Amino acid sequence: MPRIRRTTGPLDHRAQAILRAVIEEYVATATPVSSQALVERYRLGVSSATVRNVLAELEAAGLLTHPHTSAGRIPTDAGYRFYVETIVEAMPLPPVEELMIRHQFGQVEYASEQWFRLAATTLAAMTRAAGLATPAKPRAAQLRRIDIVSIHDRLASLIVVLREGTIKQLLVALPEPADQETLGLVADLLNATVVDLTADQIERRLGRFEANERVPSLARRFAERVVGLLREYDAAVIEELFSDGLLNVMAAPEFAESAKLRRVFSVLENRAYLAELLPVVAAAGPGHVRVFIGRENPPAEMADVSLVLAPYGRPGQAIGIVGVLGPTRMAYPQAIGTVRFVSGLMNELVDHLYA
Amino acid sequence: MPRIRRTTGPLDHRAQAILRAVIEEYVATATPVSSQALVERYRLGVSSATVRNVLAELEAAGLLTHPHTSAGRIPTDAGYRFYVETIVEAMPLPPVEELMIRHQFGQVEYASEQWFRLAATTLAAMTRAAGLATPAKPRAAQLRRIDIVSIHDRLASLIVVLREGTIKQLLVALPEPADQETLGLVADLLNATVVDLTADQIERRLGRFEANERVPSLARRFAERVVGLLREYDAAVIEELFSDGLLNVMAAPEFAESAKLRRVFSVLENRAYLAELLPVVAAAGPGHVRVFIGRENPPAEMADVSLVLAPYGRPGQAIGIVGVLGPTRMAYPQAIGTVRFVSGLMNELVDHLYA
DNA sequence: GTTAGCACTCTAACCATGAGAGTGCTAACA
DNA sequence: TGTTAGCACTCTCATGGTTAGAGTGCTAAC
Repeated sequence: MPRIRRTTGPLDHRAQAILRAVIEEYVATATPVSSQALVERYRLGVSSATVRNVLAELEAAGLLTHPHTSAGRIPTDAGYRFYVETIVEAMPLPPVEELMIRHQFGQVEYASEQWFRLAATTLAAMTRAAGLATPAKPRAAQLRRIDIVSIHDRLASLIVVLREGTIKQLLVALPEPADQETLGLVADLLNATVVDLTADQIERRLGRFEANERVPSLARRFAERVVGLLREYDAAVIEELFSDGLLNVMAAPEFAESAKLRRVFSVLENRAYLAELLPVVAAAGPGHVRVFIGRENPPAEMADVSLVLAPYGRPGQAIGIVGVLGPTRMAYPQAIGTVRFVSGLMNELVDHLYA
Repeated sequence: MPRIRRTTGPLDHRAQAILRAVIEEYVATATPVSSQALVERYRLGVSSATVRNVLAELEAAGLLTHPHTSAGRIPTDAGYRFYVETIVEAMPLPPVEELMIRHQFGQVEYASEQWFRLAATTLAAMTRAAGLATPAKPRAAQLRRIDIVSIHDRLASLIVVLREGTIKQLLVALPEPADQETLGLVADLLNATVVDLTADQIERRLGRFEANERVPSLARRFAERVVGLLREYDAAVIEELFSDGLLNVMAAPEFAESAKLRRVFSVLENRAYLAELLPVVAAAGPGHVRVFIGRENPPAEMADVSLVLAPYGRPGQAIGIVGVLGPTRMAYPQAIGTVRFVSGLMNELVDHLYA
């Protein structure tokens, strides 16, 4: 009688090979994997009966399950976890692909918003899952420059440029008519006073403004708007989330009933969970890919999906996230390799900005 | 034997009342409507047998169908069309709702991008379908002002403000190091030369630049980028599409199998169809709501959904679209009323910009 | 420790059945 | 001539029984 050799501790080489085979077969076919199928398609060198014994061990160890008696095995979340951590390495992108992606990033002509879109699109295309990307957001926004453009005599556009080149814009109604020249003077005054400061620092200067009667009220009005803008920017953990390839996820057979799909989308729509994950992922440091598998994600809505995420940017200064979202039945080595490459690429771009 | 009274021409009052009842019942319940259910829930003043005769007529006229013999009736696309055009009026929003929405728009402090988001969100919330909004885009962008901000000595952020306050940004690598002061001079030079022009007009001036040796090469470089930006902006029919409430659509029972859902999303993702629709909707003029029902939409992917769209903006100057996308089984009077109101609101906002 | 063989279990597909829903038609009625 | 009660008819849907097949777990032999 075959004995369960261990329930904890490392599995022997053969058990790992079989677990790997089950997972890769299941990822490819989306149907439970039988012992028969394994001996047919993988060079395991043993009979299906032996494979069955090993499968029983893996199941006892919690790495596989059964939908029912006469079905093959499917991996559990723990199975995928073991697979990702112990069995396989990230699979680097083929050099041709890397070159192609670099080329595409070169094409977008430094329009920074486009980078995030392209990152999401690239991740989606390479992994056949959904690609995600957030801009690298500094902890506390630093003002680089403001500009005020007259729209008409009662309305002006306030443009705020942050240190890394991010732009925020606001329309400001003018209490009394003012032409472009006046507005230009206000902008010059503010640029001379508040540039390179954070919201808090600007507010402190504003105190001095109050005392100084020579500063026109218009400047004060604009300065207040600038502070408001910066504060709002600072408050959002994830300022924006670019995603692409949600259609890929919709195509997965595990999401044939749209109810499951809806739950996943609802998590993405409110973003709270991603915001929660950001510090966790950021803590790992640039280039380090984190994988969150199925029920490892606390929100029940994410029970059927996995996230493969990596931070990019400058620790302490500005951090963003790129990654993919797909069914737990995901080609992890490829996903991890792709996310690693793209996060590296985004790192280079950020370095370029801060150089 | 009940005779089919007519296959074309207006239906009599009773037939219209019954068609209306069928549609409203079906919109509410999403299940085929039986003659029994109609006499129970609507004061038709006739028996179910009479209703059945009328239902048969309506079916012969192509306004209703049968999924199968022993099922109730469901409206056809033509049925909805007749309902929308002849039977019902748009249902205006309750004044309380209007007030609430106006209040929300007041809250967003004139950050124009937020308006489109809010428009989409409002439409989604009021109609329980997906809300759509595109910015009002002028036919040919007119430059209002440019600004150049140094990021570091080899990199600058080029900011282009268009006539209506729209902002475009691009990072420009500098051939040789330049400080903010130099960049400011370049910006001043360009602002003095090319402001209030379109891409074509700027290009003509550029010709003169070439001849004039005193214009520094840096200015020429930036001017070229500005032209490129404007051209790109002009080329896109729909520059951006804001949507919200896609989850509402996913929740509809007709999209229980995610395959249908996927087809719809794929149309939204590539936007080609919406771009095609834009001139059609715009032709109707501001305030005029257009309805596209199911298979009236040429793309096969849209067979199960309807679009309720209205243009806003200034004809000839800048046109955008707002609207909703939902299952053909949609509460059209409410949707049309809501879209009409929101497009009116967006009109006011645009007027404010161009005042 | 491995494997052939086999009994066992469970699913999925198929079919037949019956209840119920809703129609279309007929014939009677106002 | 339009309306309605009544009823036969049709089709779906749920139920249950049967069967083939897939895949396992176990046993006994190697």
